[in-house]
Amino acid sequence: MANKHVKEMEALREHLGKHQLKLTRQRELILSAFLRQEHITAEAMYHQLAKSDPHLGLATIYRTLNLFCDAGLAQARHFGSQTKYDNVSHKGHHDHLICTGCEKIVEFENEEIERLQEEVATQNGFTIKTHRLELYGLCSRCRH
Amino acid sequence: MANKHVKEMEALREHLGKHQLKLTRQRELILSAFLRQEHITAEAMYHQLAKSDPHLGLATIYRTLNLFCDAGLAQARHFGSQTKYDNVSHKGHHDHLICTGCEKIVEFENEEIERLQEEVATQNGFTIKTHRLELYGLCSRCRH
DNA sequence: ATCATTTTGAGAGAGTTTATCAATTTCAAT
DNA sequence: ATTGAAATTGATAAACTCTCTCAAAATGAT
Ligand SMILES: [Mn+2]
Ligand SMILES: [Mn+2]
Ligand SMILES: [Zn+2]
Ligand SMILES: [Zn+2]
Repeated sequence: MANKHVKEMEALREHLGKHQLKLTRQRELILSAFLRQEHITAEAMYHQLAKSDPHLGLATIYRTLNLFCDAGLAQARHFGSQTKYDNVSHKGHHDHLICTGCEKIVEFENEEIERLQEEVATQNGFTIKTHRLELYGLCSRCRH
Repeated sequence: MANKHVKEMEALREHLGKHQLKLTRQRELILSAFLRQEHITAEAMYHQLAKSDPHLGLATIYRTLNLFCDAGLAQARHFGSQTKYDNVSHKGHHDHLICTGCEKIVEFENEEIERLQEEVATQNGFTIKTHRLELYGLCSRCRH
Protein backbone atom coordinates (compact mmCIF):
# COMPACT_ATOMS: atom_id res chain seq x y z
CA MET A 1 0.00 0.00 0.00
CA ALA A 2 2.89 2.31 -0.62
CA ASN A 3 0.97 4.36 -3.17
CA LYS A 4 -2.20 4.79 -1.20
CA HIS A 5 -3.33 8.37 -0.64
CA VAL A 6 -0.90 9.68 -3.22
CA LYS A 7 -3.53 11.94 -4.74
CA GLU A 8 -4.31 13.55 -1.40
CA MET A 9 -0.64 13.83 -0.56
CA GLU A 10 -0.17 15.60 -3.86
CA ALA A 11 -3.06 17.96 -3.10
CA LEU A 12 -1.47 18.85 0.23
CA ARG A 13 1.89 19.38 -1.41
CA GLU A 14 0.28 21.70 -3.90
CA HIS A 15 -1.43 23.75 -1.19
CA LEU A 16 1.81 23.98 0.76
CA GLY A 17 3.68 25.14 -2.32
CA LYS A 18 1.19 27.89 -3.04
CA HIS A 19 1.39 29.29 0.48
CA GLN A 20 5.11 28.90 1.23
CA LEU A 21 4.43 26.27 3.85
CA LYS A 22 6.63 23.26 4.51
CA LEU A 23 6.05 19.55 4.35
CA THR A 24 6.92 18.08 7.72
CA ARG A 25 7.08 14.59 9.14
CA GLN A 26 4.06 15.48 11.35
CA ARG A 27 1.96 16.68 8.44
CA GLU A 28 2.59 13.50 6.50
CA LEU A 29 1.89 11.37 9.54
CA ILE A 30 -1.32 13.17 10.46
CA LEU A 31 -2.54 13.14 6.87
CA SER A 32 -2.11 9.42 6.44
CA ALA A 33 -3.90 8.74 9.72
CA PHE A 34 -6.65 11.21 8.90
CA LEU A 35 -7.33 9.68 5.50
CA ARG A 36 -8.15 6.38 7.17
CA GLN A 37 -11.06 8.07 8.97
CA GLU A 38 -14.43 9.32 7.83
CA HIS A 39 -15.27 11.69 10.70
CA ILE A 40 -13.00 12.21 13.68
CA THR A 41 -12.41 14.69 16.49
CA ALA A 42 -9.05 16.37 17.06
CA GLU A 43 -8.87 14.76 20.48
CA ALA A 44 -9.48 11.26 19.06
CA MET A 45 -6.83 11.89 16.44
CA TYR A 46 -4.45 12.94 19.20
CA HIS A 47 -4.97 9.80 21.24
CA GLN A 48 -4.76 7.55 18.23
CA LEU A 49 -1.49 9.06 17.08
CA ALA A 50 -0.06 9.12 20.60
CA LYS A 51 0.36 5.34 20.41
CA SER A 52 2.99 5.56 17.72
CA ASP A 53 4.22 9.08 18.35
CA PRO A 54 3.76 10.11 22.01
CA HIS A 55 5.39 13.49 21.55
CA LEU A 56 3.03 14.82 18.93
CA GLY A 57 1.43 17.91 20.46
CA LEU A 58 -2.31 18.51 20.54
CA ALA A 59 -1.80 21.99 19.13
CA THR A 60 -0.08 20.44 16.15
CA ILE A 61 -3.07 18.19 15.56
CA TYR A 62 -5.41 21.19 15.60
CA ARG A 63 -3.13 23.27 13.43
CA THR A 64 -2.71 20.48 10.94
CA LEU A 65 -6.39 19.55 10.72
CA ASN A 66 -7.18 23.22 10.17
CA LEU A 67 -4.53 23.26 7.48
CA PHE A 68 -6.26 20.31 5.81
CA CYS A 69 -9.47 22.35 5.85
CA ASP A 70 -7.67 25.19 4.07
CA ALA A 71 -6.33 22.69 1.56
CA GLY A 72 -9.81 21.33 0.91
CA LEU A 73 -9.04 17.88 2.26
CA ALA A 74 -11.12 18.25 5.42
CA GLN A 75 -14.15 20.11 6.69
CA ALA A 76 -14.83 20.94 10.33
CA ARG A 77 -18.38 20.01 11.29
CA HIS A 78 -20.20 20.60 14.55
CA PHE A 79 -22.29 17.52 15.27
CA GLY A 80 -24.32 17.88 18.44
CA SER A 81 -21.79 19.49 20.71
CA GLN A 82 -18.60 17.96 19.35
CA THR A 83 -16.52 19.12 16.42
CA LYS A 84 -15.53 16.44 13.96
CA TYR A 85 -13.23 16.75 10.98
CA ASP A 86 -14.86 15.27 7.91
CA ASN A 87 -12.59 13.55 5.42
CA VAL A 88 -13.83 15.13 2.19
CA SER A 89 -10.80 14.43 0.04
CA HIS A 90 -12.58 11.84 -2.08
CA LYS A 91 -16.15 13.14 -2.03
CA GLY A 92 -18.25 16.15 -2.86
CA HIS A 93 -20.86 17.99 -0.84
CA HIS A 94 -23.05 15.84 1.38
CA ASP A 95 -25.20 16.02 4.48
CA HIS A 96 -25.54 13.67 7.47
CA LEU A 97 -27.83 11.27 9.26
CA ILE A 98 -26.63 10.76 12.81
CA CYS A 99 -27.72 8.00 15.16
CA THR A 100 -28.03 9.30 18.71
CA GLY A 101 -27.86 5.73 19.97
CA CYS A 102 -24.58 4.46 18.56
CA GLU A 103 -23.08 7.61 17.04
CA LYS A 104 -23.18 6.06 13.59
CA ILE A 105 -23.01 8.64 10.80
CA VAL A 106 -24.47 8.08 7.34
CA GLU A 107 -23.75 10.50 4.55
CA PHE A 108 -26.32 11.41 1.95
CA GLU A 109 -26.97 13.74 -0.92
CA ASN A 110 -30.39 14.85 -2.05
CA GLU A 111 -30.59 17.15 -5.04
CA GLU A 112 -34.24 17.90 -4.48
CA ILE A 113 -33.57 19.18 -0.97
CA GLU A 114 -30.68 21.26 -2.27
CA ARG A 115 -32.92 22.77 -4.91
CA LEU A 116 -35.64 23.60 -2.38
CA GLN A 117 -33.05 25.26 -0.15
CA GLU A 118 -32.13 27.56 -3.00
CA GLU A 119 -35.80 28.29 -3.52
CA VAL A 120 -36.30 29.22 0.13
CA ALA A 121 -33.23 31.44 0.02
CA THR A 122 -34.37 33.22 -3.13
CA GLN A 123 -37.83 33.81 -1.69
CA ASN A 124 -36.18 35.59 1.21
CA GLY A 125 -33.70 37.57 -0.84
CA PHE A 126 -30.72 35.51 0.34
CA THR A 127 -27.80 34.08 -1.59
CA ILE A 128 -26.63 30.85 0.05
CA LYS A 129 -22.93 30.35 0.57
CA THR A 130 -23.03 27.23 2.71
CA HIS A 131 -25.56 25.18 4.54
CA ARG A 132 -25.82 22.53 7.19
CA LEU A 133 -28.38 19.78 7.30
CA GLU A 134 -28.22 17.13 9.98
CA LEU A 135 -30.88 14.55 10.74
CA TYR A 136 -30.66 13.09 14.25
CA GLY A 137 -32.46 9.89 15.18
CA LEU A 138 -32.06 6.16 15.64
CA CYS A 139 -30.63 3.73 13.14
CA SER A 140 -32.43 0.46 12.51
CA ARG A 141 -30.27 -1.46 14.94
CA CYS A 142 -30.64 1.04 17.78
CA ARG A 143 -34.40 1.24 17.37
CA HIS A 144 -34.79 -2.32 18.71
CA MET B 1 -49.38 45.34 29.29
CA ALA B 2 -49.87 43.62 32.63
CA ASN B 3 -51.26 40.49 31.01
CA LYS B 4 -48.58 40.06 28.41
CA HIS B 5 -46.88 36.70 28.37
CA VAL B 6 -49.42 35.17 30.72
CA LYS B 7 -49.62 32.01 28.66
CA GLU B 8 -45.88 31.45 28.79
CA MET B 9 -45.80 32.32 32.48
CA GLU B 10 -48.45 29.71 33.02
CA ALA B 11 -46.47 27.14 31.02
CA LEU B 12 -43.44 27.79 33.20
CA ARG B 13 -45.51 27.54 36.37
CA GLU B 14 -46.85 24.21 35.17
CA HIS B 15 -43.38 22.84 34.46
CA LEU B 16 -42.16 24.02 37.87
CA GLY B 17 -45.11 22.36 39.59
CA LYS B 18 -44.46 19.06 37.90
CA HIS B 19 -40.82 18.99 38.95
CA GLN B 20 -41.01 20.47 42.47
CA LEU B 21 -39.17 23.55 41.38
CA LYS B 22 -39.87 27.01 42.71
CA LEU B 23 -40.96 30.24 41.11
CA THR B 24 -38.40 32.90 41.94
CA ARG B 25 -38.10 36.59 41.29
CA GLN B 26 -35.16 35.82 38.96
CA ARG B 27 -37.08 33.29 36.91
CA GLU B 28 -39.95 35.70 36.36
CA LEU B 29 -37.57 38.49 35.48
CA ILE B 30 -35.52 36.42 33.05
CA LEU B 31 -38.62 34.97 31.42
CA SER B 32 -40.18 38.34 30.73
CA ALA B 33 -36.93 39.63 29.25
CA PHE B 34 -36.41 36.47 27.22
CA LEU B 35 -39.87 36.59 25.70
CA ARG B 36 -39.09 39.98 24.19
CA GLN B 37 -36.32 38.35 22.11
CA GLU B 38 -36.28 36.05 19.11
CA HIS B 39 -32.76 34.64 19.35
CA ILE B 40 -30.33 35.67 22.06
CA THR B 41 -27.12 34.46 23.68
CA ALA B 42 -26.82 33.90 27.43
CA GLU B 43 -24.13 36.55 27.57
CA ALA B 44 -26.32 39.15 25.82
CA MET B 45 -29.16 38.30 28.18
CA TYR B 46 -26.76 38.81 31.08
CA HIS B 47 -25.65 42.25 29.96
CA GLN B 48 -29.16 43.34 29.15
CA LEU B 49 -30.48 42.34 32.55
CA ALA B 50 -27.49 43.78 34.37
CA LYS B 51 -28.83 47.27 33.66
CA SER B 52 -31.85 46.78 35.90
CA ASP B 53 -30.48 44.07 38.16
CA PRO B 54 -26.68 44.25 38.48
CA HIS B 55 -26.47 41.37 40.93
CA LEU B 56 -28.04 38.74 38.73
CA GLY B 57 -25.39 36.05 38.24
CA LEU B 58 -24.35 34.68 34.87
CA ALA B 59 -24.77 31.13 36.18
CA THR B 60 -28.38 31.94 37.00
CA ILE B 61 -28.95 33.10 33.43
CA TYR B 62 -27.56 29.86 32.05
CA ARG B 63 -29.48 27.75 34.55
CA THR B 64 -32.69 29.56 33.84
CA LEU B 65 -32.41 29.48 30.06
CA ASN B 66 -31.72 25.75 30.27
CA LEU B 67 -34.78 25.46 32.48
CA PHE B 68 -36.81 27.21 29.78
CA CYS B 69 -35.52 24.62 27.32
CA ASP B 70 -36.75 21.84 29.59
CA ALA B 71 -40.09 23.61 29.85
CA GLY B 72 -40.38 23.84 26.07
CA LEU B 73 -40.24 27.63 25.99
CA ALA B 74 -36.75 27.84 24.51
CA GLN B 75 -34.39 25.86 22.34
CA ALA B 76 -30.61 26.13 22.39
CA ARG B 77 -29.23 26.47 18.89
CA HIS B 78 -25.65 26.58 17.75
CA PHE B 79 -25.38 29.12 14.95
CA GLY B 80 -21.88 29.33 13.53
CA SER B 81 -19.84 29.27 16.71
CA GLN B 82 -22.22 30.96 19.11
CA THR B 83 -25.08 29.41 21.06
CA LYS B 84 -28.34 31.27 20.90
CA TYR B 85 -31.52 30.56 22.79
CA ASP B 86 -34.46 30.54 20.43
CA ASN B 87 -37.76 31.80 21.79
CA VAL B 88 -40.08 29.04 20.63
CA SER B 89 -42.95 29.70 23.03
CA HIS B 90 -45.29 30.99 20.36
CA LYS B 91 -44.14 29.05 17.32
CA GLY B 92 -43.72 25.54 16.07
CA HIS B 93 -40.77 23.90 14.38
CA HIS B 94 -38.79 26.04 11.97
CA ASP B 95 -35.38 26.32 10.37
CA HIS B 96 -33.10 29.30 9.75
CA LEU B 97 -31.56 31.48 7.12
CA ILE B 98 -28.56 33.33 8.54
CA CYS B 99 -26.82 36.32 7.00
CA THR B 100 -23.08 36.09 7.54
CA GLY B 101 -22.81 39.81 6.79
CA CYS B 102 -25.16 41.37 9.34
CA GLU B 103 -26.12 38.40 11.52
CA LYS B 104 -29.75 38.74 10.50
CA ILE B 105 -31.76 35.57 11.09
CA VAL B 106 -34.87 34.67 9.10
CA GLU B 107 -37.06 31.77 10.15
CA PHE B 108 -38.76 29.54 7.64
CA GLU B 109 -40.72 26.36 7.33
CA ASN B 110 -40.81 24.18 4.26
CA GLU B 111 -43.03 21.11 4.35
CA GLU B 112 -41.55 19.72 1.17
CA ILE B 113 -38.06 19.72 2.64
CA GLU B 114 -39.36 18.13 5.82
CA ARG B 115 -41.04 15.42 3.78
CA LEU B 116 -37.88 14.72 1.80
CA GLN B 117 -35.90 14.48 5.01
CA GLU B 118 -38.22 11.74 6.21
CA GLU B 119 -37.78 10.01 2.89
CA VAL B 120 -33.99 10.09 3.16
CA ALA B 121 -34.18 8.78 6.73
CA THR B 122 -36.49 5.94 5.76
CA GLN B 123 -34.27 4.94 2.86
CA ASN B 124 -31.42 4.57 5.33
CA GLY B 125 -33.40 2.78 8.02
CA PHE B 126 -33.39 5.76 10.36
CA THR B 127 -36.18 7.26 12.45
CA ILE B 128 -35.67 11.01 12.80
CA LYS B 129 -36.06 12.54 16.22
CA THR B 130 -34.79 16.04 15.47
CA HIS B 131 -33.00 17.83 12.71
CA ARG B 132 -31.12 21.00 12.04
CA LEU B 133 -31.15 22.95 8.82
CA GLU B 134 -29.30 26.21 8.55
CA LEU B 135 -28.68 28.16 5.37
CA TYR B 136 -25.77 30.61 5.57
CA GLY B 137 -25.34 33.39 3.08
CA LEU B 138 -25.91 37.07 2.40
CA CYS B 139 -29.18 38.92 2.72
CA SER B 140 -30.25 41.30 -0.04
CA ARG B 141 -28.88 44.32 1.78
CA CYS B 142 -25.48 42.79 2.50
CA ARG B 143 -25.03 41.56 -1.05
CA HIS B 144 -24.54 45.13 -2.29
C1' DA C 1 26.39 23.09 3.68
C1' DT C 2 24.25 27.49 4.79
C1' DC C 3 20.68 30.04 6.89
C1' DA C 4 16.27 32.62 6.53
C1' DT C 5 11.84 30.98 7.26
C1' DT C 6 8.54 27.87 8.97
C1' DT C 7 7.08 24.46 12.30
C1' DT C 8 6.88 22.15 16.51
C1' DG C 9 5.80 20.98 21.46
C1' DA C 10 4.74 22.41 25.94
C1' DG C 11 2.26 25.08 28.42
C1' DA C 12 -0.23 29.44 29.12
C1' DG C 13 -4.40 31.71 27.94
C1' DA C 14 -9.04 32.72 26.09
C1' DG C 15 -13.97 31.79 25.66
C1' DT C 16 -17.86 29.37 27.04
C1' DT C 17 -20.54 26.60 30.09
C1' DT C 18 -21.11 23.86 34.37
C1' DA C 19 -20.06 22.60 39.36
C1' DT C 20 -19.51 23.94 44.16
C1' DC C 21 -21.25 25.68 48.33
C1' DA C 22 -22.58 28.90 51.99
C1' DA C 23 -26.23 32.15 52.37
C1' DT C 24 -30.85 33.28 51.03
C1' DT C 25 -35.50 32.47 49.37
C1' DT C 26 -39.56 29.83 48.54
C1' DC C 27 -43.70 27.48 49.89
C1' DA C 28 -46.31 23.82 52.13
C1' DA C 29 -47.58 22.71 56.60
C1' DT C 30 -48.65 24.32 60.85
C1' DA D 1 -48.05 34.75 60.47
C1' DT D 2 -44.35 31.37 61.72
C1' DT D 3 -41.64 27.45 60.91
C1' DG D 4 -38.46 24.58 58.47
C1' DA D 5 -37.20 21.34 54.78
C1' DA D 6 -35.99 21.87 50.18
C1' DA D 7 -34.73 24.58 46.29
C1' DT D 8 -32.25 28.58 44.51
C1' DT D 9 -28.92 32.09 44.14
C1' DG D 10 -24.44 34.57 43.33
C1' DA D 11 -19.60 34.40 43.42
C1' DT D 12 -16.14 31.92 41.94
C1' DA D 13 -13.67 27.74 40.84
C1' DA D 14 -13.41 24.25 37.57
C1' DA D 15 -14.02 21.89 33.17
C1' DC D 16 -13.64 21.83 28.42
C1' DT D 17 -12.22 23.04 23.94
C1' DC D 18 -9.41 25.46 21.13
C1' DT D 19 -5.78 29.10 20.07
C1' DC D 20 -1.62 31.75 21.25
C1' DT D 21 3.25 32.22 22.68
C1' DC D 22 7.94 31.36 22.15
C1' DA D 23 12.36 29.00 22.37
C1' DA D 24 14.20 25.09 20.02
C1' DA D 25 14.16 22.23 15.96
C1' DA D 26 13.25 21.19 11.16
C1' DT D 27 12.75 22.47 6.39
C1' DG D 28 14.18 23.68 1.81
C1' DA D 29 15.81 27.24 -1.56
C1' DT D 30 20.22 28.82 -2.64
MN1 LIG E 1 -19.32 13.52 6.07
MN1 LIG F 1 -35.74 30.53 15.44
ZN1 LIG G 1 -27.46 3.52 16.02
ZN1 LIG H 1 -27.20 40.77 5.99
